[in-house]
Amino acid sequence: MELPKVYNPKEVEDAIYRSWEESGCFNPDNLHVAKDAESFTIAMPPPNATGVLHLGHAMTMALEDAMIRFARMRGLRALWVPGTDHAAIATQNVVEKKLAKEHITRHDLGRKKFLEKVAEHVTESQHTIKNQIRKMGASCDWSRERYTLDDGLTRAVQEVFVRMYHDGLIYRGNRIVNWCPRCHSTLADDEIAYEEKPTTLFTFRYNNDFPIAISTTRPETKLGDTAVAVHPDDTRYKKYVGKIYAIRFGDVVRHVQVIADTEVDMNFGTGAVGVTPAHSMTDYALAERHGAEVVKIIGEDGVMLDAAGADYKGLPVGEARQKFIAWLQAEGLVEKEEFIVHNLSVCYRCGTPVEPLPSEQWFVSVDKPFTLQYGHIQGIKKGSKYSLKELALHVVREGLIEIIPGRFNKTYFNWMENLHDWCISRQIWFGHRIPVWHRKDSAIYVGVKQPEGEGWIQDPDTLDTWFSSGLWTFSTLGWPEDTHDLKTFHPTSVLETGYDILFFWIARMILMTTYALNDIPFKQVYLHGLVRDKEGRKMSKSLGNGINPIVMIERYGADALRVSMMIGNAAGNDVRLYAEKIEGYRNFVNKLWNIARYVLMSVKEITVPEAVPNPQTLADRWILARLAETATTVTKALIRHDFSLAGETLRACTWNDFADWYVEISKKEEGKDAILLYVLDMLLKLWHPLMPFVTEHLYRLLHGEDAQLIVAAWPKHAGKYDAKALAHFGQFRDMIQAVRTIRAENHLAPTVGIAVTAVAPEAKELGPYAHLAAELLRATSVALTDTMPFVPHAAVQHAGQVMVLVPLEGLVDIEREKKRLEKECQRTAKYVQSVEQKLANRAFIAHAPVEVVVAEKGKLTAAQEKLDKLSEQLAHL
RNA sequence: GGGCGCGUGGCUCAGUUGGUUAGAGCGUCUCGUUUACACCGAGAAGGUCCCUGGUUCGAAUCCAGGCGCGCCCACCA
Repeated sequence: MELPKVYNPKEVEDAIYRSWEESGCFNPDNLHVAKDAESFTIAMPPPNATGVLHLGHAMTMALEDAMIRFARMRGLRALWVPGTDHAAIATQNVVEKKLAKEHITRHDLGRKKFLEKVAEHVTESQHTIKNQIRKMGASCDWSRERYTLDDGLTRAVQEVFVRMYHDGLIYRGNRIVNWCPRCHSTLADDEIAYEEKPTTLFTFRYNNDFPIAISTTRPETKLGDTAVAVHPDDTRYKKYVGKIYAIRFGDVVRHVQVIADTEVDMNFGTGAVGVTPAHSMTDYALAERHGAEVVKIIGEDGVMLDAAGADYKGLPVGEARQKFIAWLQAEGLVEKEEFIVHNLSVCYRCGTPVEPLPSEQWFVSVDKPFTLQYGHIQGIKKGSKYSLKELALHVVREGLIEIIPGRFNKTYFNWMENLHDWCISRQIWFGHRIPVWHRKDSAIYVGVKQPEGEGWIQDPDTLDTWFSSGLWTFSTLGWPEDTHDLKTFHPTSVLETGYDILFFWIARMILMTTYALNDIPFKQVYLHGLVRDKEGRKMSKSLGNGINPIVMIERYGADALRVSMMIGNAAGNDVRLYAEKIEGYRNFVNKLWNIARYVLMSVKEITVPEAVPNPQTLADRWILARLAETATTVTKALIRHDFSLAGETLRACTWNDFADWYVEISKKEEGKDAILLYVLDMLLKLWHPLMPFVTEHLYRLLHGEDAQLIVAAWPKHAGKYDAKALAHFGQFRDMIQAVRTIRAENHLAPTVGIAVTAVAPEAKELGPYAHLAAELLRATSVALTDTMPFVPHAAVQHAGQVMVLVPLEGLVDIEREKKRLEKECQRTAKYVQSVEQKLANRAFIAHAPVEVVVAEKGKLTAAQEKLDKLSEQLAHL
């Protein structure tokens, strides 16, 4: 068979993916699985419909595809549901930006037209991300692909909303919310990001009669102050507590009362807080406790309202601030101006400073108990009452959901325990419209369909995007219908994603699923880390250090990219990725290619044995034993989602054992066709979940065009475990390596003939392979013995339990060799001594387990023997 | 302020419940054109496992404290 020297992934990957997709094997309904086969389900974290594949996605795809392929090969009913997320605010922003270039705002178009534009944009770009997912080799079931905004999912969203409303879990409230003046919408608590910004802290009095000075970084909000809070124990201000002062700001008069609250820090600033109930979360809480008035002075577009007074109304907050400061200064009210670094809250989507303000919004209550209709959660009875928070804590605390790595449990509990009611209404147009209708008489109707009768107007707001993605594991399977898929594939097996969306998404899914189904959404959560650059920095557009996965696939192939993200790091840890790393795995892929190339070219007939072939020689028994060991380790590792260990184990077996030793020996020993083919075939299977493309390609070269590795059975009994073969071959290998060391250290060209004497415990077993050793070493002779011989003027080298002697009279520097040997003797003697000491320690003998003591004794004997041999040889030199 | 993680050869990282003379890949050095592969082969060098103390027969591994780095949450008016 003629094959190119270098594997070119670009030439084969797309065709292979197409063949998989066309075969229908991504759909579990088409798999030949046992009737009672367990299901293995993953709901793919839906990328933004308008996004492009970045390394975070690539990581997700690599890991989840490995899980799914492994499950599929093991005969499970493997389903991976793909889809995309409408990503409400993010997508609306993109389209608005696009329109802005044509100087159009969404208001110019109107809601309907604008949404059509968004839909167009989504349809166009969905294509991109879906094809990029294919490039990664993701074997997800495209026939079940969903979009958070499609009809089925919209139905699920409405259903959950309506049920929650009737259970009293969704309510409308006028509360202070995080408002993004640019997005023109509320934001959930966790949609706020913080940025360190230098700013000026002003200390001033409202007027010259007011006895207390206050500090602020946002002077303009002080126009809305209705109280000043001090600590109850603060002797400076005690006398003022309870008093009310009338403060005049231009044409408005504010009544400011002095209140005492333990939340106030006496040591910060003046120890007094100007309370702005309408525009600060903490102030709002203070005002609520003490009954202070809430005066909203900043509007939704970041402009001062009438309540701010004639001097300020209509001004953007920035200008109002300048004007107010100027006024304070003119009045001589400013006592201090200092520069401080301040944590500014900004919108996580657009970076605009967040403006807290009071607003009428929809909330999900996380603390209100509701009655469970089903009893699917272990330990929770049907008909009992629990709050969302209690359920979400229960399922993780009781281990019904296992989070990997476990340390994230704590993070989860900490967040969940402190969770406040969730503001779910958004004032943007793109998203799921809230299923609520209002009438002029302020009647409210909550339902999936518009109510009968005149005058009903649907609530203009849409839902937080996480409301719909919170339903993802079951809405994609057909809920609220009681579908076959839902029964077969839910709860899902593993939810795999980056730890950065533990709160955003995972916690929401747990909340929503325990509510809607009274069940868990998934049994395990596997969290991967962030992908960083070579220096450990986050990849970002501004730093320009981002790596485009598609470019990497073009350059090195999808297999190399996948493996470079999975090997060499543990779950939950950030991973550094850079071209050289991927290149290293590209080299490995090429190595595998060339191993196969050699096997295919050298074998008489390409027929892969179905059963383990009969071994003829020590090398045969050894490689089959190594294969058996490897298969066991890899299987166990993959069950634990330890892809790193699986990959490293396979790499060692493939490269260091199979290629470096067995394939080399096959050039010297006859009759290895069956085993070469067998081992190669098994390795392809074991590698397949991690490197699907090259393995599938090679598998077809072995088994014919129509073969499909993707649905091949996972190796259960690969090779025969044979401890003796492993031990004997180990000595054989040590012997060879020891001689090679002598050759290299003495700069002996391969053409220089040498006579080798090897002392090995298993010399008898190795005897028949002396000839093979001689060939591998290009030695004139190899003599094996288990007793110390006398070899004059020999270089000595030890490896494991084997000692090798090569007489090099005239070739080797005897004095140098002597010194080296002396050093080696000393080192060994020191070691012998340390083990002796350990064994002489009564406490050690008494406390250590028997196996450990036995092992130590074994080490001592071996080291002593080595020392004896070395000293003897040294004497002969 | 609360929580989490990390600190192992030049670099990137493994190291399961404490017991190996501490591992891998890359890089470095030496040698190599033996008909799979130079995206290769053979060999070598290179480590006070951050520091201090403790528990233990025994600690890279467990505990306490310290130093350095990173992340998350809350947030100062």
